[in-house]
Amino acid sequence: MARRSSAITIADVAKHAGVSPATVSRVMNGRFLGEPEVAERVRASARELSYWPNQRARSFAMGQTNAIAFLVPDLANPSFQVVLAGLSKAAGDDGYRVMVADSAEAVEDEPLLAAEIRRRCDAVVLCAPRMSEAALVQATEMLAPVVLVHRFSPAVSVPTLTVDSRQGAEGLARYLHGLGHRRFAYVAGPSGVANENRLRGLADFEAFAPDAQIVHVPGGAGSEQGVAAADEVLRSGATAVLAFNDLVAIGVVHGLLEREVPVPEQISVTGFDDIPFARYMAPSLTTASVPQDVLGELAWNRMHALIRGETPEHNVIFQPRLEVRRSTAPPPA
Amino acid sequence: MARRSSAITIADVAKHAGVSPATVSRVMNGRFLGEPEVAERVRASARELSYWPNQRARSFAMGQTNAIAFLVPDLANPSFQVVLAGLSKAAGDDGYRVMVADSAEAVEDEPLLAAEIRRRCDAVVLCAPRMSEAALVQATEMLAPVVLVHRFSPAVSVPTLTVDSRQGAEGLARYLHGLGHRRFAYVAGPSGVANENRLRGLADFEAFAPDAQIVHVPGGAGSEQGVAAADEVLRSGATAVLAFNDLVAIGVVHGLLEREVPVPEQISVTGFDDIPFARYMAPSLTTASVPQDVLGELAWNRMHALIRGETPEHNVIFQPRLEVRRSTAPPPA
DNA sequence: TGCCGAGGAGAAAGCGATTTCACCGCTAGG
DNA sequence: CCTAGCGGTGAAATCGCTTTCTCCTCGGCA
Repeated sequence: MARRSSAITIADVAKHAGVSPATVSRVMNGRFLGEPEVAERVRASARELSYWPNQRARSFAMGQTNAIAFLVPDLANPSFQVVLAGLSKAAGDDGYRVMVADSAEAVEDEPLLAAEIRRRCDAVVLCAPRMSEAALVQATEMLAPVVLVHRFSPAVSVPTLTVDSRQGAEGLARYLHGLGHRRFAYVAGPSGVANENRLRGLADFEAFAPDAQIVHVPGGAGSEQGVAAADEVLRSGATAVLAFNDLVAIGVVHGLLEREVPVPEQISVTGFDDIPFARYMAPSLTTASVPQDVLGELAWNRMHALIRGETPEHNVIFQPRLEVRRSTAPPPA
Repeated sequence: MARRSSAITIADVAKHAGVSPATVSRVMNGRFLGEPEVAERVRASARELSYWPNQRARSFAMGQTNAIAFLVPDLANPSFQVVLAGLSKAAGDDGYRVMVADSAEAVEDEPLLAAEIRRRCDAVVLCAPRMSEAALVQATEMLAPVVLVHRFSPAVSVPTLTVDSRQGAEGLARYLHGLGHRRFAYVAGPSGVANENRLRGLADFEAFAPDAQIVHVPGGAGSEQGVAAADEVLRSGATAVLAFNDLVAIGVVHGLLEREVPVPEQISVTGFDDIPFARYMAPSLTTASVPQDVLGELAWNRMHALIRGETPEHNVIFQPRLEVRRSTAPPPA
């Protein structure tokens, strides 16, 4: 029977070059140690027949795909996108590709989704800031090798890249306090470790500055929620707003300006993350800067070590850098 | 000899359930037509042994991976990210995953990169706005099935999703002309079809409005270049700026505001794309709105049809919608 | 009762690489 | 001169699943 597919196989090349498939395989993978002349003949045949090894067959035979998965709650979120860009670039330099999966914020589906995509790849970079501890423990076991991004848990022992949101939030608050602000509004994010850590940072700050008051305003993770929070921010009487992240901050600023409340003259606003737009909006946004692309890159470093069977370096906790821009100023007299 | 890998295979399940591997395969894939009781027994065994089919083996046996590639010049560009999000979501709903590759604007590497990633996937969505015609023709032949995004070429006959930049640019210019502007600056993008089409649109506009003058200012694709163009924009004496895209527009606005030139009172600025931030910046950006997520979704529709061997619907050319916001106003008196 | 057709299930042949192991010829050492 | 060792090469097993093809059984009809 004729071959099902019409593609050139290693056997065709072997026949054409007058060698065995084993030799072709060795030449194609740079593991050939014999006569250079033989290798050249094989390469010539491959070129002539435009032979490209079938990746599916290779993956099968070698038991690995040279691809990793990247699972995020929301691919539309710029900070995850930057992580993805860094990850993809770093992995690409080592011949690995990144397959993406977006859980669309459906936290309960994440373990299944992760398991599914893991079966197609050699490993997974898990960005699951809101997954429950229990699910996380189970997931990291099933999914190994795993690298965790934007999520830390003492219960798991996989490489972890996180941001010290606690310190970041505290730093932002202290900075505002230093400008003279005493009444703050915190526009919260969705429940999860990120939000909790910011709250811890604010608690640290309150301990440090007993004269400060922080009003908590419900928010979310996107700019729409920031806009929606503007009214309550105004009602709070705060002179400084700490937003969950840059997206929310952008929404808050937008909402305030729409209501003709000047920023920062009347109310100062800070974000978190330092997404690319933060510096370009008007007023440019004071924020806690996190190098998300580096985070993606380091995630790959850790992953690559794991895949090679090495023990990767320690977890890293990024210290956000206070990036002072124009959205903050002393409170109105 | 003991099995190399310790994972449960279809044979284990077959033995456990007292049936043949063929039956297990049929049950797992919903192609089993025999006794429901047998199917249930197989499912029970699979559950008990926590059996998951080896995807590499499946891909190999079936000759397909259920994954598609998405090649972009720059994963950090928000408009591509939105396309990716839409594509990934739509494909995911049909059980397909998206593998990303970023050419990092290295146009000459794109054909090779595309070929490499194509071998790992069943198809590729190619976003190559700057690839040469010749390379494009060759690439689309080698890569089939292919869907082209943000790139049209009469020389290829693959499904294509594009934006009518020409009409979009003309619409923006006419709108500004209607506001009373007569002297325009166009901050150009990187050479490529996108830029060329905007130029055509501006030429259409000039034919329509002979009293208008357009000064061309070199730019780029990112906000930095927009900022950098601000001085030359000022020097041009233009009262209205058409920027290559939103990113550039954001940079231009930022640059102008930094130089204390009020937007839109002194100079109006427009973008192109309507990225999520356009509505939140201050002033909010007047732009030609393109539903990039829908574009990604439709790209998947076309691709899915292609994969199933159907003939997909016609190419679509999105007509950008003029989105009037606050960055534009009549010229100063 | 006998035969035929249909349908359920298994045996086995791929899929296309990698990789182990065996073989062969040559060289060097006893 | 014989043999042990080694480098170069090929034969063949292997990876785990899908799918075809065959076989067997059972029911219906003459």
